[in-house]
Amino acid sequence: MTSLFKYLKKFYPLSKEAEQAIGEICKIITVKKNTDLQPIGHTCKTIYFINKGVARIYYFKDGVDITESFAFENNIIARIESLFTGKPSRKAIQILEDSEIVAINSTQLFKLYDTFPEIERLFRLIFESAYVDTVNRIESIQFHTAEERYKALIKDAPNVLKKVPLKHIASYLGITQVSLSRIRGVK
Amino acid sequence: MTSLFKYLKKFYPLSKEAEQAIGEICKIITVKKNTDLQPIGHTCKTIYFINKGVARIYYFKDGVDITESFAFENNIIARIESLFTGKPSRKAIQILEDSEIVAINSTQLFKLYDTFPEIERLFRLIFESAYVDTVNRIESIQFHTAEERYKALIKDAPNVLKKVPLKHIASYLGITQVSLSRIRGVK
DNA sequence: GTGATTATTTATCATATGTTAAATGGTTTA
DNA sequence: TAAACCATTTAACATATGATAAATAATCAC
Repeated sequence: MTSLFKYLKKFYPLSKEAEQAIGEICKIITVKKNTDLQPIGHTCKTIYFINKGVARIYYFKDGVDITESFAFENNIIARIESLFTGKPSRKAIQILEDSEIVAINSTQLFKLYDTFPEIERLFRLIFESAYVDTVNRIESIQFHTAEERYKALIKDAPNVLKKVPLKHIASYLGITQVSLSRIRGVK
Repeated sequence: MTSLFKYLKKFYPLSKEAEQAIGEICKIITVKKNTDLQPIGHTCKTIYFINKGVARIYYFKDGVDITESFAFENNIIARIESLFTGKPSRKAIQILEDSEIVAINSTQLFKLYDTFPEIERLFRLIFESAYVDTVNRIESIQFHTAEERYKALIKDAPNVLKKVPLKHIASYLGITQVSLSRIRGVK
């Protein structure tokens, strides 16, 4: 679990007590490729940290599987539209290769916010940073061609190509698999 | 300033002391149509609440004016990519009609977080909610046609048509003014 | 109010991406 | 190893949106 705390420290340094309190609401799990961590339709009550492996958030749009986002090693993934609203999620988190995951119980985490303002601050900063990334992603979607977005993605996350099927990359980029194939075909 | 506090209360109820502390770092200003509240290139140190009027965040992409978002009465607007990173903003906030605005100094606000955990919580909840909206907007951009997005916008914010030039609506939707005109032309 | 500026529409042509279908290549399982 | 299944590519055609230019319409400044 040291890599989780190393990750958290980058956002805000915690006291020993706060760190221990977080440790107590975490579980390390190993997950096989292609399993869903939580089914679509259930309210999100867990924040996941990827120790080792890859995951994606996906949902179905008119029956088509759409990837909303990827998460790689040493990063957090959560269905925030459910986590922050308490509503059932239309999305699922899928593990894309055999992975080791830290599962943080969000109900217990949010309770810790009352006792440890420093923990509330830590996660505030984490999600503020994710929020900024999301705002920037809108700009990327709206004002770059699919080809530019594809090139930016493989520059930004070269591992994605090694670990993720192209069909998921296509839907993440907002295009069809056929379009992505065409883009890749052009030298 | 009562409408600001009414807005805040929807997210998290504050103690009298916290409310007063916030009141002390706010300024009410009246702003003429078409003025920029803060120039591009300066670090965002203010969160604005629209008492009366309309505003937009915009920036230049390859010399073209792009609207990132609108804000109407009883809502907050801030350049969060600068507010949360401390980096200079490439964006500006422009007032689109004569408006009355509450300006909240963010440096002082963030200092209040240390004294009033309830204020930190309040703004955490506000921005978490805005974060969720942004995630949903990505879905809207990626998987709906420009025409669908236009119709959704005028359904969602009918005032936008009365108060905002079409060219700003077009760039907000991610299309050219000419395309929007064509979409509107079709009965 | 008049002229100048700015916003919006209309038209034409170009292009990126979608849709469908079929061909090829790769992986899993019995 | 073969068979079945899944992923990726290729091809042909359709369509939404972009780019440019010109015509109206609306707004602003004097």
